[in-house]
Amino acid sequence: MQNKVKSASKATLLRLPRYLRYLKEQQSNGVVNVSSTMVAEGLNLNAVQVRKDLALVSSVAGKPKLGFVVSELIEDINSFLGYDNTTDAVIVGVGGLGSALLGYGGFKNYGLNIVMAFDSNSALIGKKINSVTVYNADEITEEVQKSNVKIGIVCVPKAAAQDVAEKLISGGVRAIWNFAPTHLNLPETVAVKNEDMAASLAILSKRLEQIL
Amino acid sequence: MQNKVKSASKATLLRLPRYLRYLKEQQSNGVVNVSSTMVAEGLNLNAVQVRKDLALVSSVAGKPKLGFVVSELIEDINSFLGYDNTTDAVIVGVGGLGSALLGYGGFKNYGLNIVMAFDSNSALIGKKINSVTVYNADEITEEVQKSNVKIGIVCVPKAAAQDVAEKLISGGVRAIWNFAPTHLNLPETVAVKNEDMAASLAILSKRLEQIL
DNA sequence: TAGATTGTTAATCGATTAACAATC
DNA sequence: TAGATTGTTAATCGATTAACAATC
Repeated sequence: MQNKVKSASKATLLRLPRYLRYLKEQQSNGVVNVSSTMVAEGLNLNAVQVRKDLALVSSVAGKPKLGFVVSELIEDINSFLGYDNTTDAVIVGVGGLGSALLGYGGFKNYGLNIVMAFDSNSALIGKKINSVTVYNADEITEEVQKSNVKIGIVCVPKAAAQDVAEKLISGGVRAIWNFAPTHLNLPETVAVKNEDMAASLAILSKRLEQIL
Repeated sequence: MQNKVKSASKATLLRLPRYLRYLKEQQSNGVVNVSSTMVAEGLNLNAVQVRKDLALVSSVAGKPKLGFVVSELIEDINSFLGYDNTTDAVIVGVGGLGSALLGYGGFKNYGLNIVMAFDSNSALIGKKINSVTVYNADEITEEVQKSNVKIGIVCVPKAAAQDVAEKLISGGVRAIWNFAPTHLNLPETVAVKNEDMAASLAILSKRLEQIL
């Protein structure tokens, strides 16, 4: 009975942000209580699945007949996902996608705070984008080390991605969010999430094929 | 035995683009044959899994002792994923993310050809971004209908996403790639792929938590 | 021929769903 | 009390992995 820290499956982790959005929507409509049935119907999921997911993250048991308190649930999911305490991150590559991510203010809501940017283009170095300063990509390792940042977002072209990731890791980064269209080969001790647009598109176009 | 059309699981569909990248890399190194063992090792997957996936898409059976012919396999995956014949798409919302996607030339490699853009910002309407003209968002339905496009990419703010998606569908779009941070409520007859950054980030930060 | 590698059948694993007793 | 809703135990489903005979 050591392991009191509940661990969510990847599938559950993918659903939690959806619950959060749904609950916030309900809250803004003045709804105070929700049942797992309601959530399941609202999101087209199975009610038992929802109940299991919520049981995992909820600090308070749901009450028969009443269900869960929306505000409590929101707080619990926020805390479970770590959205309530911000983590600093750096971004490497301030081209189209990189600057779009920098410009997107919404990451704050997910507990992500981008504190620094890097690029190899000298025209960009020293500039500020959305009040984040762009540093020279040569300085990744030392700057990351100085600021003790643990998350790196990679938005460089394919060819540079592996190198950039390694520099980030040398500086102490332990989690990499990779938007470059390539899979990175990194030590097991580093968490990597590949944002694979090709794979996404593959799924979409297969579904389209089935439909047409 | 009706169903000769092989259908890949979602998990397989996610792996296929990775095989493709790996194979192209091998090809550029002059490698002519690959075994499923090689691929599995290169991508950190199970060899049987790779063999099953490849069997699904390959037009030619692998040969014992030899394995598969790299060039054939590349062609087969390309064709299976529909990367070899381009599909037209429109993009709605040419803000940070939208214009980044427009600026990214790489979609051509995945058979996606963005032919038209829409925005509600009058300062953008009529302009060209990466040689794609921006139209008034009011004209989505009619323009989409005229051009007979089947894929719509949604890059508008959360609040506008549902409305935009419905307009696209009215115009005949059958697949929606949604980058807005909200889940869309759409008819079953439309394929939707949500690019849920919040969910991605959730997975990454949970893994980071486990590591630290 | 010998052995690497294939494709397939069976076992395992994990996640989803169904059934149901407990309870506010 | 009656019934909606909970949490849990058992059954189902699908995907991954292991075992192995077939073969170039």
